[in-house]
Amino acid sequence: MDPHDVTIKDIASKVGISYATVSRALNGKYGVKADTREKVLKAAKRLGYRPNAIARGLVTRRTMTIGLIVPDIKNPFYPEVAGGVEDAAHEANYGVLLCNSNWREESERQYVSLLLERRVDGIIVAPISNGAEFIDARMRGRTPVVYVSNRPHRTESSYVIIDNARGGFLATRHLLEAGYAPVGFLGSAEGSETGKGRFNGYRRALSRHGQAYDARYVRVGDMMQVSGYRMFREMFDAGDLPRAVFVENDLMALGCIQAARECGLKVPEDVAIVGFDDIPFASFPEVQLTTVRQPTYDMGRTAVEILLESIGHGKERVEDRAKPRQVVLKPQLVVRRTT
Amino acid sequence: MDPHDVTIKDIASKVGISYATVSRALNGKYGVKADTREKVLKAAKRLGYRPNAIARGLVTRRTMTIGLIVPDIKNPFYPEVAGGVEDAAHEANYGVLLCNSNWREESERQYVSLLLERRVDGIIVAPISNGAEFIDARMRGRTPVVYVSNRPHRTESSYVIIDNARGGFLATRHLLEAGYAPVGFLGSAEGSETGKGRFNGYRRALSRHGQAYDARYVRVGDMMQVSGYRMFREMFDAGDLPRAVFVENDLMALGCIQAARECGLKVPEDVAIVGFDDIPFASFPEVQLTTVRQPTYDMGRTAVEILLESIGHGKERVEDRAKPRQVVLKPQLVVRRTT
DNA sequence: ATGAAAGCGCTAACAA
DNA sequence: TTGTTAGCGCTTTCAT
Repeated sequence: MDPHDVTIKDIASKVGISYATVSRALNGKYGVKADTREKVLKAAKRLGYRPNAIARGLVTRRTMTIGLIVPDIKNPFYPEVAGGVEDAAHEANYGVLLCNSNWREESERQYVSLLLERRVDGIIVAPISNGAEFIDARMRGRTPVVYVSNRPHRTESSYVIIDNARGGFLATRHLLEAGYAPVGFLGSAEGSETGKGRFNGYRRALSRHGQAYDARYVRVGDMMQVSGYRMFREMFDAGDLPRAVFVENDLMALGCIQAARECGLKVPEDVAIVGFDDIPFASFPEVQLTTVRQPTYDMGRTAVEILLESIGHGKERVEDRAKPRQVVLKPQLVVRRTT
Repeated sequence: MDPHDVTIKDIASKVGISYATVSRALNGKYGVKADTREKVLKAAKRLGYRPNAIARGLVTRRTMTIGLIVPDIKNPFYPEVAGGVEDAAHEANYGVLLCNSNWREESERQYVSLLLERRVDGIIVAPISNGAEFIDARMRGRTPVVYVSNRPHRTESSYVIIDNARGGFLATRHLLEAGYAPVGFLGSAEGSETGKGRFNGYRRALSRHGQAYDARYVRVGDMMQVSGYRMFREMFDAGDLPRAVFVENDLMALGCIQAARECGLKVPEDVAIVGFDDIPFASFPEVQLTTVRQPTYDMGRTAVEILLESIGHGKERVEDRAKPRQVVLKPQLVVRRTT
């Protein structure tokens, strides 16, 4: 018989007991004779029994699965976060449903629905932008969310992020103190708190150092490598290239390095560059990108911890569950050779 | 009322009809008065109804979800494959459950169980090694599998891989023809077909060019960057460093470049390096790694196509479903500046 | 066009 | 210690 079709009823009739007892035996519940349990276990094994998580989820209302939505699995930053999430979830016996929204709000929305329909026990999302506020609305009540790395502008939900303004400040100040000026900013198009925060830090550092803000030195892209490349070239071609650029993420910074090279510019001799994230590749010898480090793996782990708290095993009523926790971690400047 | 608790029964009583009709209306089935359908849809929306995929899956025996197991989400090769899988799955209205086994066979096994218990409609797996043969055994019958990028030694299941021996041959021949000799091989420890294939290609090229095989120039690691770094240093420290190395994947090749640099060696002047995969960073200007390209994204897409064929909507009996398809794609040598 | 009812595989009272 | 039974939310005959 096909293993998929083996149910506890088959085991029950095989052993000659009721299927309720089989269920108990399989789940290690009290009140089953050791002898019976053994017989059940043996029969289950022989028949190739495989519990049906679907059926179980229907009655227990718990699926032991959490969803994780990231905007770009190809950006090494997110696999790093995902690693933390997976490890922590695994330790707690949860499976992880990883979804990649590809920077499309539409996809993000669809994935939220998908996960909700699959009745995951909770969702961790690295949201694209403020559009994500709709997530909060949908969650009202049952399924806990925790945002990671980015968050909607106003939210009552839990989140684990870093102090982006601080990060932007550190990066820009470093550039300025090293004597690079003017300093430009290459970020993502509107919306994301992440971008806003880093931009604000940038502006604050500027004014602290008596530097005028100049819109010519600011461009927006889409967080992908080619975008960094294009923005840089655009500036260069327009004759607006500043002495240094602070770039919203490492991937775009890498794009800038690429562009700089093609423009015949040396880094940092002609143009200094600092990124954000500290993806593994940033420390590669031939790259040595100065950047702002985020504690990626730990952010993932922490997000899971908080999520599990809010799932609160067995706490039916919302009031009984843990209050949202909002964690803001410290970014860290890592100076290497592009500045 | 909490949106999660709204069921078709609630809609039914709201509209004043039976819940069977609600189900029909919601699923766009025939035999529902347009007027009724409209009322149902409106009520569903107002109540914030959200179908319970768990319950539906229990009766339909289809979850519209496929599982994808990869060995290392941090290796940019796999997100690339995952991208193809996700896009194709999405287009067919399937969700993807992405799992990362972290190069641990134990995890791989657990994830297979997890996915099977969740009753995914099919599984795509980039297996770690031959241990994966157990997957075949479990699949006997119901849940279709397709292997991608690597496969168990003998399998009846579908797979989408490249001709690894050919890839290894191309890489090594290129090195030899460029006058680099002796050529070493840095691979992964036993087991994987991928490694064996590439190694065989390496040996074939060696003998074609009248080069003796020398075990001193061959090392095994674990497919991660540090591993490449260590193997290289080890060879160097032991005085066994060949004139060139063919490395089983780009990540380890990157590790080699790192090590070479630390050993005061210039690439390719002192030691030439060729990798495998052509991950995005390989083409970065400061890296320019010569490598063997795999059609990652397309492999992912193709795997989904094949999987969906074998899932074969509505074909209950195994015999009615598509036969396994085994696809072997061509690798492509990309010559850059490390050779 | 709609309703009634069975049942998917399982857990969890409640009985015995 | 074990059995009986009632659902979980939904789809799908089979009636009407």
